[in-house]
Amino acid sequence: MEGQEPQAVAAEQVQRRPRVQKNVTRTIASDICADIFPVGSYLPRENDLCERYGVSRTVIRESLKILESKGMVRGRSRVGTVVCGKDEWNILDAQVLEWIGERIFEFDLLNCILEARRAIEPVAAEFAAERATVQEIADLERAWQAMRDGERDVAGFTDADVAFHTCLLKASHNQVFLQLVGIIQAALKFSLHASNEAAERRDEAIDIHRELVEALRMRDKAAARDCSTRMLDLAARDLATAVKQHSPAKPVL
Amino acid sequence: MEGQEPQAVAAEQVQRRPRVQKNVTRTIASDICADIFPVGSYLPRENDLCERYGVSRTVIRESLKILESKGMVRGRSRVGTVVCGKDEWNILDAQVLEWIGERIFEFDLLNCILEARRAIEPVAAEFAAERATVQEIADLERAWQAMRDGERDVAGFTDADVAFHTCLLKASHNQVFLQLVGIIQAALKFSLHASNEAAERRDEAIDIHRELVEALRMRDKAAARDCSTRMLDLAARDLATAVKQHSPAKPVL
DNA sequence: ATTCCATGAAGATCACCAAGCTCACGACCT
DNA sequence: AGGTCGTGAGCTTGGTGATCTTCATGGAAT
Repeated sequence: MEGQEPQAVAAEQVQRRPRVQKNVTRTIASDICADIFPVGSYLPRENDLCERYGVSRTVIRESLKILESKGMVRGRSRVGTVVCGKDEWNILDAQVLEWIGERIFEFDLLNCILEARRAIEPVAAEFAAERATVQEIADLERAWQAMRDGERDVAGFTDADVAFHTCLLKASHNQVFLQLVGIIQAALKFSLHASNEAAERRDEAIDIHRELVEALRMRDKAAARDCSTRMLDLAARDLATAVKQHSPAKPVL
Repeated sequence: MEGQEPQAVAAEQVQRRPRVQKNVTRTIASDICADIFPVGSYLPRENDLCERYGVSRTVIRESLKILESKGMVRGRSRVGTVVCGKDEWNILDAQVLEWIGERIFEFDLLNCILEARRAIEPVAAEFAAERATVQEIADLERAWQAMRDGERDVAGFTDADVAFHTCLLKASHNQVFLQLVGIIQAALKFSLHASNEAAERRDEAIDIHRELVEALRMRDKAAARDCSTRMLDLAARDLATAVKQHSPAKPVL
């Protein structure tokens, strides 16, 4: 069925907006992540990049500026643009994480993220227990319901889980914690979908999430912290299976 | 037709060198932080910004792209560029923190940073106790020596303190923790210089830092965590005095 | 070995076209 | 008659391409 809307333009449903800029930036970033432009090497001249991606030099330059602002490349005046080491990248930036995508497994990042979550989320849960508004607790409840209802849909479950943890960080009323939602999203996205077969774990996770909501309602800091910790124990198990599945051949440093 | 005479517009002192781009970006960012372009408002058209800052539209556009990539503004196609809410800014980005500068006191950020540091740094210290290389411990020792020797110079002391904590996060061998060096730098920069009068506190801080180095040498996780916690207690006191000094009139949200 | 210069690539500007969001104006329907 | 809705003009950003300027760099000349 070809949707023929009378007034609108016809046969143009793919790219309503010519998002050339975003596309080019993402493409270059992906190419860098894919080691097409290896760390430490200079990438082609701007004019060559124009041809390679079929866009004007302005677009290329703006893309490079964006990548540079995220620490992925460093423009050296009249010399070229060099790819920075991965330890210089702003890996807390949501866009960077998006560009890395599945290659996050090659970054040894998920373990670091889990460690960071263990340090942060229990504390955030404590803060949430004493600071969350009733509205925020209601939002958490809704996110939990979405997790429970979307139990069979992996993507929906992950989204709901991300929403839950985002709400939790919001409820901690700490701007720094809130900024870390990006890495948590990445961690959940790439840890969860591997453990979709273990349904009983999901049930367990759902129970713990509900317990956390209850703890926040009771303003019970200790219980909230405990729930968060147990949540992360589950996440650790999921991560272990995900890593095992995703890297059949372990590349050595 | 406007001849690019050397004097040009005197609105700003940015008008020379190939550093035009960085200067313009920083200037716009500062103007946003200074509420010259309030949150939620549209900033002037790109052509007007060209005149205001005395540069071409290309430079303006690249600057806006950078600011957009850091969540400070959002470009709406063919409509304008709107300033995002401060909670959307990538406040973990070192550049953003630099642009905010002293106005960090108006962001209610320092308290959040301290809370985050309390969650993270003790854990990072534990990791460092079991993961730090001898080289990294030596770097920490040198940073500590710089703190001790630069005792009288406030700027030097702060720099050394920042270097110390940076080394500590590096020694934790956790990429996520390492990314947080930016906020710690900001916190130290704007908390310490206010308490320079309290010399005895600095002595105390220097002692604790040395103790931490010793704990790492002994691979004593508990001691390392304890040192880090006490360090943050001192930081909390410094922050309290800094805030008191720096905000005579408390601005409400 | 030092100095100088040709080279080439990024930095920056300008002029222009494309496309779509706004808004006001006018026609049409109730 | 009045309100709603289509429509088009105009404005603003998105994108292109040509052009000029500025210097890092490396090789040639001294």
